[in-house]
Amino acid sequence: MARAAKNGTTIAQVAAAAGVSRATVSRVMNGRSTVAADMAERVRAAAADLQYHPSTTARGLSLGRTNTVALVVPDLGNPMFQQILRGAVAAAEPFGFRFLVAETAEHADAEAETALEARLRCDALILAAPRSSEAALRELLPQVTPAVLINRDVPGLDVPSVRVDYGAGVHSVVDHLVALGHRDLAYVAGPRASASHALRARALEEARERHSSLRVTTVACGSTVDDGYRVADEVLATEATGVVAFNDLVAFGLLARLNETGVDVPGDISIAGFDDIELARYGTPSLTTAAVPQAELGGRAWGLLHQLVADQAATPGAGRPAPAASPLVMPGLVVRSSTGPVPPARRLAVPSSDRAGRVRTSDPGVRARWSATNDGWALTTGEQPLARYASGDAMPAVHSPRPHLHPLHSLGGVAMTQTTPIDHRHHYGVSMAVPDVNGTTYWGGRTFVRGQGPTLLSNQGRQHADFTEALEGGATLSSQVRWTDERGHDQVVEHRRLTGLLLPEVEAWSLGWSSRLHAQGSDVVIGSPATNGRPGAGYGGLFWRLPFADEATVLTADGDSEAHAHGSRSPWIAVVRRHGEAWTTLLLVQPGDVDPWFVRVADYVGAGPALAWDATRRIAAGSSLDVELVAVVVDRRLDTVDAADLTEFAVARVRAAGGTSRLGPPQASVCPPRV
Amino acid sequence: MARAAKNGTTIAQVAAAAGVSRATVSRVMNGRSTVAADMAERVRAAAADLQYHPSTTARGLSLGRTNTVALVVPDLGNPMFQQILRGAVAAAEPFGFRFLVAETAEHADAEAETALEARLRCDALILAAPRSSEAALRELLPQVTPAVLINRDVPGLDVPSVRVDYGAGVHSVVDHLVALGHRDLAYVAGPRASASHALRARALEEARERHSSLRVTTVACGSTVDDGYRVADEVLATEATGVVAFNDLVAFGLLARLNETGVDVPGDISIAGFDDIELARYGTPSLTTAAVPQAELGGRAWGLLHQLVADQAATPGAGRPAPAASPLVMPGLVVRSSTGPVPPARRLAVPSSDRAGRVRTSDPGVRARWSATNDGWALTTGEQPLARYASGDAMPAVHSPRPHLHPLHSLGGVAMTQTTPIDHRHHYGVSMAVPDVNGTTYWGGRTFVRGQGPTLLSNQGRQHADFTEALEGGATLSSQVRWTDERGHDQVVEHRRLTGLLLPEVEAWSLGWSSRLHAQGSDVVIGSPATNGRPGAGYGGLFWRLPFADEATVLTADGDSEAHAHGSRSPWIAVVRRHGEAWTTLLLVQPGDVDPWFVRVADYVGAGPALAWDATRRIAAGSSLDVELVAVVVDRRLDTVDAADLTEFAVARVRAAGGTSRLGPPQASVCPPRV
DNA sequence: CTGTTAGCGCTTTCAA
DNA sequence: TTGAAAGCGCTAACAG
Repeated sequence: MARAAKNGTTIAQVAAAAGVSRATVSRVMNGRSTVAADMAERVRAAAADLQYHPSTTARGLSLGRTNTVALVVPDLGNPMFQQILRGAVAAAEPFGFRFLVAETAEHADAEAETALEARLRCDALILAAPRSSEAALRELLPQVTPAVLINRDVPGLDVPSVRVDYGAGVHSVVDHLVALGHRDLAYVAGPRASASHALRARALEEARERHSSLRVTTVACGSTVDDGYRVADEVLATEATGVVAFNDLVAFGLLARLNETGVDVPGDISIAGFDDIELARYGTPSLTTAAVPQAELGGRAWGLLHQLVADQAATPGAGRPAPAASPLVMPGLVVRSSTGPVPPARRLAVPSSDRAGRVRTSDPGVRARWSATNDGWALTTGEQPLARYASGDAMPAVHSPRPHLHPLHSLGGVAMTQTTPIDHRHHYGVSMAVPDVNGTTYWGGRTFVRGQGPTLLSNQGRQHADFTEALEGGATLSSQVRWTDERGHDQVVEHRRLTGLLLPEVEAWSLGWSSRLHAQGSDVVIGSPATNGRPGAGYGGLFWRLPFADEATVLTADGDSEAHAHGSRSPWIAVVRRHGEAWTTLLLVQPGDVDPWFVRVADYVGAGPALAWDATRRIAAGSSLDVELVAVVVDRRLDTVDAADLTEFAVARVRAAGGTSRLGPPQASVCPPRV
Repeated sequence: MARAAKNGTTIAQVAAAAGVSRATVSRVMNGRSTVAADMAERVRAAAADLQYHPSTTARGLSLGRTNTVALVVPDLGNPMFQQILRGAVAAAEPFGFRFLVAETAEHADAEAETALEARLRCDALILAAPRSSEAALRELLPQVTPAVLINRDVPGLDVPSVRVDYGAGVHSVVDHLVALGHRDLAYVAGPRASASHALRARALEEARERHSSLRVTTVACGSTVDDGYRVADEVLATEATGVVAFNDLVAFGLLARLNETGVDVPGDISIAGFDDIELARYGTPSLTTAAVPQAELGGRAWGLLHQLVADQAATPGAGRPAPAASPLVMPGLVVRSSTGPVPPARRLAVPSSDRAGRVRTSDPGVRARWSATNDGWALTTGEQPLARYASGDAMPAVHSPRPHLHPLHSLGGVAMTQTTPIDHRHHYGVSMAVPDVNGTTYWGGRTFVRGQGPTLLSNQGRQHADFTEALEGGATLSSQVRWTDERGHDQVVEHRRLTGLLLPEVEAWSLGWSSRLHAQGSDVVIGSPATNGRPGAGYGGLFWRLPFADEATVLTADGDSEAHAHGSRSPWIAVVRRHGEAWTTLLLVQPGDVDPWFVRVADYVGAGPALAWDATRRIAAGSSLDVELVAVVVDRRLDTVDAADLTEFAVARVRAAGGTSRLGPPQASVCPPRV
């Protein structure tokens, strides 16, 4: 006779205590309604009293089912399977089913054995066996029914399966990359034996056939972060501009290495992953990926299994239940920041027809005008957007939130501004950025402070666009901007006017920016890193950040080159840029007193007049400082003579249009307040 | 009677088929040796024939144990618990035990119920219940023995537990940060109710008491990546320079946000996590963390449980087994790249006694000499290291691997070089870095190529230090450096001499660098971004990258400031830097023909003579080009006059010491080859 | 060494 | 509506 002195209370004890039969106790415990109320109550009391808990094992034996299902996965360390487990556990929970987990881990050959063993303890099995051979599965599966496969399909056997359409995922990723101009791709491959790797590889083969110009190089890799990290150099060596990684882990490994080595993703190379693991959103940069709803996969597997178990219970012994329909799960492409346009150097020539449809500035009656949009103001001419004026409220505090113009385009549609670029994340299109106003920075990022060096964190101010309105039929945007320091105290109130003007005579458009900075309660002293100990770093004031181009030069009245321009007091500077065959020029003019220009074209492209080039600038309490700039954007290459000519013309036109007129004729920088 | 027509073969069938009793079959199946060999064989055959698999349920019922243990965790999505599961599953596998998982998920209140239910299906329970109240646990635990707790301790009950010494972990992290100079810390807190959060909070309290000058601000957060991402701005607002994150996930969220906003980790702020999840190594930057061996935690829990189960089986019904010893698990600090010295701006004054113990250069007989080390060559004087010369073989290909000097220190111990800084990862101390040699780059990173713009990937060359030897008793290091292009073809063979020399008279030391670049098979044309369309970007040649300082200026014979120095042909330039109260100067001299200086102190600090400032430079096949530089490192502030004086003195001394003598007196840059 | 048999604790049929 | 009892499939004590 069996001994097993389990410690639990048995049904017999409860029956005895309640003075009823074991069957009655059983009925009560299972909620059968056929028991007299008082008796049921007695039973329940006894059970509670004795802390009776029915033995699941005995029930299982008697019932022939355990309400447990097994999940067999190759590797519990893989987030993919973790998610599947999570999804399955959550889905099964409401039905009172528990999960038994088994890992085949290293023993790929023992996969079948493990599955079999696990299945024996349970009512059913969910099996993820990416590396088992089809033959092995074909032998195993009949022994473990009911079972559901994950990401495998064994033709002929009607074992339901939950499968991801990796092919479709690959196609969506490839199409995305192709749309961004990529023609040279690398596939960073999963484990050789992996079935889902095979699916991806095949899809890439198809994609290559669909896109005639596509080149795809395969780099053998694996499925872990480590693998991705290790093959990064090899991936770079393929000279691909776009990478399809086997999964997000591999993509993360790649990213880690590329970040370490300073490769710009996606500037130099675009990376896309697979799966959309939780951390994908939080990569640096955030990862574009074909999202596989992994937890849902687990949930679906449970769903199929549950149906199977139910069917079987309903028609015991009867022929096989109708195989559950198992539609493929479609991965959804999630575009984040790790993919971007193919680098200019690798871009193919764009047919000139793409440049069609632009507004002819010579059309009579066409004007540029400001209008409100959901998220700011837009300067448009006809249908064509020229610039957007954003409040900057959404900027992170460390970037010194401020209103700015971005994007801003030439009439030919070329981007003339850049925002939060990798090299200086706190550059935002065109803005009034000043690194030191009584110790507060309106520049963002680290600032050079005397006696402290480059400093972050402490002193970011904020410019609030208190109210903004379009004047003169939209020709001018008037904005009151309040500058508050890190404690929220007002420092400066600025009256700003932005005038957009078409210059059909010269096939250009022009922006007038005029600001009056009014010192509130107390004196305002404007400084710069240069005035704080780092000569040459005299930046601060109106600052215009441009995107990189194939080539960039700067012209001034004093001479050409960055070295000449930087610090010069030329009335104008021209940043001339080439993009493939096309050219644009940004002409910046200081119509009034000329402050030294801060100019960079070597490390990045940006320029603006410096308020505190080598000395601080004081605005006495109650008085104000005027800043004026006229910019002209032209879709051609200007030379020194052109630029000088255009300068005069543009200033006159902008002034006539009211762009700088409010401030009257050129005057001393510091002037008495006017209400 | 029960019906349950289970589909499996029963022991009775096997017994019948084999013509033996059920007991015999049982014996055979359980490997009892007391069965006659032939009979056993018959049984096995019958079993195999009938595909007989013993019912685990029935065995379980009979044996009173199921060889299954339950693991109850709050959240299967948490990598921590995933690892614990993994560890436990792996540890239990050899014993034939399987794991049943249950998640308490949202229902924190149903934690007890879930645990109880799960326990009923198993022999034992591992419980992770970080948020259950102690009272609840006290009531639950006696009902679920044998059980093991994870990261909880219920005094009075002798339930074994596996616990991490989070306190010790916090202390090691804090000590690490304090050693780096941090005094302002932020603790990014875990979930309020979490027990392990409480432990960390208490330890931080203690740490604050241990370190009198320490300030710790707590930022309420949570335990997920999302939580970390969300509180990043708040963390910055605390102005802490060091952050202790509740766990690695939170740290990752922080990192993601800080990277997005361009905050330099660890330059601006140091971040440390907890746990050492797999991805910690692969963060950007890689994460410093108090490593908790999570999988091992699971393994240990299994170990304790196993012991308990065994004990119980051994002495059934006997009094409680001796509670298993459960030593705390110590987290090990893993220092990676997310923590670093406190930013200079926030550094406290260093007592001047720290500067003691330096070599007195006026000591007679003290010389600087080169000697081989495990990983290159070192220039030392007495005990003091002055510079290391590394082969660069380990550099990533995209950085154009090349030999370089780093670190290099002043006699006062101030760092004068920087390697792979965030802004330009391909800067490596002092090296011969040339962005365009017949189209190949020896500069690293993206390069500006005519007609292509800034380009990565395609054309990285490599400089091999073929052989290196110390000459003249160690005064000079002679190195033959072979430049090979991206296809591995030789382009240039360089003979390089590095001479280290103490200048006791002026309390300085000096480095002579002389290179003869010999064009191999064909003409060699050296270009730069400037000659490729980006005027001003004339860099390339000997390049010296310095770390940032509190203040930096550059002096030349032509005038002071970056604008004057950049492009100047002054025979010397001096980079003068302040660090707190101390100053250093790096004086660079071109003793021969003077090439224009490429100088940056505003965006970063770096300088060197430019080989192709505004025109390409050709070395005819078979001829060579000489490059010479003398550097003087002084621990004080030099002015223009000092610098000019020192220039002559140092050049004479270095020349006398053989540093540039091999090349003879100043000569034309391009000269006939000498063998 | 082998067979017989009494349970393990529960459910469900069947008879009352 | 309730109780008695026959299993569910296996193990182990015990007899032979």
